[in-house]
Amino acid sequence: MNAENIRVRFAPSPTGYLHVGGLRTALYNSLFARGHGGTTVLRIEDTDRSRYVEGAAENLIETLAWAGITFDEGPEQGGDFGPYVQSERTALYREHAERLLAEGKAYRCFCTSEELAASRERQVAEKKDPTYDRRCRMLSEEEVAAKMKAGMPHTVRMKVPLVGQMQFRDLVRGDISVHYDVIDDQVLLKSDGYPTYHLANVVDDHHMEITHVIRGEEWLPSTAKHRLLYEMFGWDPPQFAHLPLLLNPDRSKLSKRQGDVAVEDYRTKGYLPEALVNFVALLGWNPGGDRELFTLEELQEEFSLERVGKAGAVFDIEKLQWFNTQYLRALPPEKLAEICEPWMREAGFDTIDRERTQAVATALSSYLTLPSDITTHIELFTQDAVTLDEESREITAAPESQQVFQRFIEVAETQEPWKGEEIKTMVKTIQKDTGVKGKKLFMPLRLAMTGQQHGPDLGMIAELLGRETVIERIRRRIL
RNA sequence: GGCGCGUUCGUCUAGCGGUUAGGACACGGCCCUCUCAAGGCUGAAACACGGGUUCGAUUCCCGUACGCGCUACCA
Repeated sequence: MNAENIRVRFAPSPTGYLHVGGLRTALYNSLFARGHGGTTVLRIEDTDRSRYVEGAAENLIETLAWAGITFDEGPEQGGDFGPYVQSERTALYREHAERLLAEGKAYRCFCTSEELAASRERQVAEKKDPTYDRRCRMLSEEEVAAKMKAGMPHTVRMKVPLVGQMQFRDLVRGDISVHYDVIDDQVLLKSDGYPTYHLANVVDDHHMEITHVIRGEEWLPSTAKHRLLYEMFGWDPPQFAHLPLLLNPDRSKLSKRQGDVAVEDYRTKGYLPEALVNFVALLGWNPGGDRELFTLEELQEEFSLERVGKAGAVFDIEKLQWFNTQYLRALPPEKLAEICEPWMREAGFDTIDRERTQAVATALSSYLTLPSDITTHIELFTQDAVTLDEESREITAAPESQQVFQRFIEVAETQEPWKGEEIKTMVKTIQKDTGVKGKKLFMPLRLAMTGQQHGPDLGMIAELLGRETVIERIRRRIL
């Protein structure tokens, strides 16, 4: 294969949100193509008018871009193979259906959806395989002409051979073969004039000169039909690579109802795109070795279809959370603050002071899995006054605690500078002065300052709270 | 039901005939530390089953079981 000419496509249908499985498919396509200097194409498959959702395509593109995935050709940027929206290519599909019809490789079917559904029900009831009985395949030319003249709505079905089998090599799964006798005469053109996925994807992939079709495993069984279509048209088929499915914890195909499946859901929850992408990249593929943290660029460098696994992978949110924690922690203070800001403000923290905002976000960073987690810790810096529960009051009332408080106020007044490290050193001198140390030294101070037994480094807290507040809060605990 | 595909710790996975079966998440312990979190170290935890092939199978082949997918005028 000529690496220069690799062309892949991501072909979602605009039915709403971007599924995380779709994100991974788009990602793998992109990694594969970009890693080989190829071209990525985005094609919108909107041939099912009943499922069309307004604005979904734009949302898909925007969400993909958020994740760092962009395309070389597509509805927004155009390209030499457009249009890139299938509903704008219906003439092309019709033309190709006509061609098959003319060559006797397809036929018009006048069965209605109702008839077909009833037939299917009957077959199931009789415990027979529900397959189309091909009655319209036997229609004579005269009968077809008569029905056409009568204006009967109809579909176009492909004539699948009655015997034989289709064999092909999948880049992920190796040799696959499917017997024709289990393949229905697939509808190619619906009665509303729109093509089905099967016709449209083959026609488009050919005309858009797609070299590699990388898609989910749910397409594996119908790949035989697609290959047959290429044969009927006399075209060279692209290479196929079918990706293992993403699974729910119970190992069924990843779906709503068992958690979030929309990339948008993770985005609004505050997951970082780098974390989601890194996580999803490793679901079904890995570069070998022990490394797990990869940037998009590194993934591109490492990715290969040969290392894509065959078995489905459970989407484990705890692992995703770990990735997010890693990326969050690696963020520089400015970036961290920027990301946490909305939640800090929501929790009542004034973010006007940028430096202070950064310092607070940094101080709390080791507690965060998601930026939104900051809301449960920021009370430390938003509360006006400290209230203590019974147990805490007892601790601060202890003679040793009182001794520490007294001394603290004395030295804190003149402590310079009022900085985390220096404040800790100052506390150490209080240890010397009072003889109180360890937990008995720090815990009362922490309680007096924050009202809580646990939290970030005490020196840092004292610095961020400010000398006045600290002294005032400690003075208040002196009996 | 039919067809297709799959099966290494609970989960993501490494392994491509000979390994004490490795790593990561989660879980337990220890260390660090004023505490919690983070971090470091460490522990428990897997080759679905049965036949072959082979001197030797987690690895190759065949069955079985189980799982998933497809079986639409949806993609």
